[in-house]
Amino acid sequence: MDNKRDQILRAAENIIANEGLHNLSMQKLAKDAGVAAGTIYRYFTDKDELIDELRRDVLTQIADSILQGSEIGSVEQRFRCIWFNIIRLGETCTMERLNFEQYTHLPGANSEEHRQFERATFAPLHALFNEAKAEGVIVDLNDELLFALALEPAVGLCRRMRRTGLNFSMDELEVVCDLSWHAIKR
Amino acid sequence: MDNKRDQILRAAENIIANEGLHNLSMQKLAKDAGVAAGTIYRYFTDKDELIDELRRDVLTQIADSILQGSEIGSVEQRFRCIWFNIIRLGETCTMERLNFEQYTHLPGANSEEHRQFERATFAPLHALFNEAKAEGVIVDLNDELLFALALEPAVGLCRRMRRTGLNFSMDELEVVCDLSWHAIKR
DNA sequence: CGCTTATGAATGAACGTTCATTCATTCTAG
DNA sequence: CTAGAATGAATGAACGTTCATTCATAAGCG
Repeated sequence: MDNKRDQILRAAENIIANEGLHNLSMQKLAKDAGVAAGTIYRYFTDKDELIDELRRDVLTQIADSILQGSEIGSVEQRFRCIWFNIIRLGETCTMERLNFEQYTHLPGANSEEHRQFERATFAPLHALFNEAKAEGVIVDLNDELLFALALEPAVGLCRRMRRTGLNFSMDELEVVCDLSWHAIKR
Repeated sequence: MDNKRDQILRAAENIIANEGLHNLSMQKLAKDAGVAAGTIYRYFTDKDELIDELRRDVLTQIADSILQGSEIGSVEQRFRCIWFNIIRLGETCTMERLNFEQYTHLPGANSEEHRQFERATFAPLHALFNEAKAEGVIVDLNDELLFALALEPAVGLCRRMRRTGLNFSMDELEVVCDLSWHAIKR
């Protein structure tokens, strides 16, 4: 019965998304997950480890969603796919799932160990940037700067959509995606 | 003695910046601020209101820092000033002050009431965008999209500098600022 | 097959601690 | 002397965690 563990993780994700980390108590979590308080400790050694596992779990979900479908086409097509995947994270934001910014504020998300896990999870993105640089399609800057220039706008809009609940029109988004791409295009 | 109130806010900011919101207890806060636990309740009705006040206080600090010196020069010069002010927030990030991303995750930061306060606080930035659009210097998009395209890269780099502790060279930053500006330049 | 025994997942009451908040008391400035 | 500011011990609720107990299922055996 490994789905107990998953029930617990999903319930924890839900509570943090809706009420914040400071409202995640083990008894509430147990109640929401439909298990007894003690059961949680069969699957996680303590609250810290549970949050640790949740962090990894959520990052994997987010990365899958962002990289989905970005394996085919020209580098520009693949870039646009990722750009709109990020936007989609803001549009389809439910109250049941943690989003990227909430995730980055889980304790431990800034540890060297976790950043390494992050780098590995987003390896396909780095591969795309390297390919594009090798082809001479985009400017030769390091990946952090490229991400900041071209994808951070999408992240920012995603964040704003979630915060304000306001959506942007497809036309507007197309324009911004275009300008984002041209910002790093050689 | 209104500096008692400020002592308390500064100590709260410090604790949240260093140990996170979930480690902010009223007794620890009292000890760190150098007052008795009961004294806090002379200045704030309860913990929620204290965090409310802290949120406003920190936003004002951040806005002052970001807008500092951006009143003079051409729209491009003023834009560059703001862009590097944001970067400076990442570089001079101390452990004693809350940064922008930590601030956005204080409970209540997404309330309609607070977003209105935010808009008012950043009014000079909206004025700058409007002036630039009126002059025809930048593309005619709404402020959210302009911010996402041109300033979100700076915010992203600021965030990364704080998370990883890594700084970028002035040359690199100049290049990225330039490309950010050109992304919205007509 | 039926009966007994062993297993370990699941439980939730109970534990000691820490929490936010209160208030009778003490201090202090005018 | 007095009024308001400051105190910090006291309070009960809520916290993370533990553990004796329960119970459905599996294993062992004649």
